[in-house]
Amino acid sequence: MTLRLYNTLTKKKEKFVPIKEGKIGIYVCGITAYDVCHIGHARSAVVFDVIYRYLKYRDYEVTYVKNFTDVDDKIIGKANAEGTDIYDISERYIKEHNEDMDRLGVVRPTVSPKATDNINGMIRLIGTLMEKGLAYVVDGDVYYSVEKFEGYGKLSGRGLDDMLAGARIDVDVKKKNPFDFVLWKSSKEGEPWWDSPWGRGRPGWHIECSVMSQRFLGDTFDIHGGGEDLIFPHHENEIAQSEGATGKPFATYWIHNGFIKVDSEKMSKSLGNTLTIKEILAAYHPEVVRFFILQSHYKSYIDFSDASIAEARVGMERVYTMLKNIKDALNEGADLSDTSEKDLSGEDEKVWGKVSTLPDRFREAMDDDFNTAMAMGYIFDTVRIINGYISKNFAPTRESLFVLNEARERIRELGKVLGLFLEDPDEYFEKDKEREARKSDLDVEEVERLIDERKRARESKDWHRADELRDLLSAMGIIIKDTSISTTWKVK
RNA sequence: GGCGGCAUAGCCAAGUGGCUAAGGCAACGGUCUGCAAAACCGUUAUUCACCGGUUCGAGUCCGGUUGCCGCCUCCA
Repeated sequence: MTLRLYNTLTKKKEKFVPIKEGKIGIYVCGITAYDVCHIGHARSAVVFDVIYRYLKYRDYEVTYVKNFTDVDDKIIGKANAEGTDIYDISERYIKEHNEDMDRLGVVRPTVSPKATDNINGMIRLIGTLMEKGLAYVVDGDVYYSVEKFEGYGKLSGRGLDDMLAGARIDVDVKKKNPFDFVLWKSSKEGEPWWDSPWGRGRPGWHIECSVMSQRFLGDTFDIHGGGEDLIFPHHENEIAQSEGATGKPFATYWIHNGFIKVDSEKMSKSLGNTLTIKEILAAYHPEVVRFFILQSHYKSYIDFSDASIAEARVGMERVYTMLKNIKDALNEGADLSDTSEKDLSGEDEKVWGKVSTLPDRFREAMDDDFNTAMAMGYIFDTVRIINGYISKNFAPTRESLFVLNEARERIRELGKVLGLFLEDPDEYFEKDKEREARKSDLDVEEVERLIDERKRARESKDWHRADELRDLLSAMGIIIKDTSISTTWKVK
C-alpha cells in the first residue's frame, strides 16, 4: 500500500515518495507568540500531530520541526505597551502554547526552534540572496525582488501580472515591485535590533522559516505544512528565498489545513469571536476536541458551534461505552495467554474477522490523504459489532474474552495514532460528569441524595415515587441508568 | 478585478468511473427493562444544487448556470 497525499504545489493527490527511503523531514509553521492560542491553532496542531503520528506508525523515521516566531511587530507592540522586552512576551505565550498543546495530547515536535536563535543564519541567507542579485537595499531595509525569481507564484497559482491587476495593496515607494517583501528591516527607536551588514535591524517575517527548515532538514525536504492562509504570501515567499538561494527544490509536498469557523463566521480578532483553547478545554474533554477536528477531512473548513462540539461529545461517549462494556466483561481477571485466534469458531470467529481487519482498513483510509473521517467510520463499525456481540447471548468464555481483549487492543493501537480513546472508560465518564456538572452549576450532593431516595423507593417497589424522582432529575438535566447492582448518572 | 474551493438525507460528514451512496447526531418502530437509560435490530437520500456533454456505465470526468465561502492585508 502506498501513501498518497494532496500536494498544494501540484494541486493533485500524489503518491508519497520520500527523498531518503524510510526517512521524512517535515516543517510546519508554528505560532507567533503574542497571544493565547485559539481553536484554529488547535486544529492545525492536531492535524499535523496526527500526520506525524501516522507517519511514525507507518515506520518512517520522522523529523518534525515546528517553529516559534518570537520577534514581530505585534510582539514588539505588546512588549512596549507592557514596558517589557519581547522575550518576556514571547516566553509567556510559548509557555501557554505548550500547556495548551500538552493538554490536547499533541506530541511535541522533534525540534521547536525560535526565530531569535537563528538571526545569524538569516543574515547569512540574506547575504546569499544579495550576492545572487535577488535582493536589494533601500535605506537599511533589504527587499526580495520577486521579479528576479522565476516561478514566483507557483504555489499559490497566481502570476505577478494577475495579482497586480486588481491588487489591494499599499504602494510602498521603496519597493521596486509592490510584491517585493522585506527580508531585513532597519530598526526604529524602541525596537529590538541585531547588527547586520545593512545596519542595525531585525528580520522580516518569512526569512526565519527558510533558515530554520534548512538548518534542521536540509536544503530540500519532504513535507511543508501550515494553515491554508499561509499559502500566500508566506509560503510563496519561503520558496522564493530558499530556492533562490540554493538553486534546489525546497519542499516536495505542501500540506495545508483548512480553517475553523465559529457559528458559520470566520474567526478573527476583529469580529471578536475568537475562541481560545483554554475556554474549550474548560467545557470539553481534550479528546472530544480532537474527535471534533478529526471527524472532517483536514482540508475542509469546519464549523464550530455549541451544537457541533456537543454532538462530538455524544459520539465520543459511544466509543467509551463500548470500552466500558469490554472492561466490565473482561473484569480484568481473565488469563488469555494460552488462547489464540486458532481456537475460535462460530460467532467468535466471525467477530474476530471484523476486528482483526480493522487496522488494515484504518491504514487504507489514512493512506488516502490522511482520511481520518473514513478511518473513524471504520472504528464506529467495529464499535457496533462489538456492542452487538456483547449484548446478545454473550457468554464469557475464554474465546469470547480473547476476542474482546483483541478488539480493545486494536482500538487502542489506532487510538494512539489519532490521540483518541486512550483514557480508562470509568475515568472518562467520571471526568465528563464533573465537567458537565460544573458547566450547568449542578449541586452534585443534591443529585446523589435524590438518587439515593429513588433507590429506596425502588427497593420498596414504589415505582410511582421512583419515576417521579427520575422526572425531577431529568428536569435537572440528569440521565440515570439502573444496572443490576447500582444506579449511575450523567449529565445530558 | 485576479486566483482558488465548496454544493451528498432533518443536521454533520466520507465517497473522485462500475457490487445494495461509509460513519456520527437526531427522529420513529422493535428487542431488553417494573418503567427508563445504554446497547442491539429495523426504518429515514431510486439519489448526490441545476442544465447539457463524454462513456457500455458518472455523485465521481468535461462545459455552462445558480448559490455559498476563502485568499489576494497580520492571521492556523
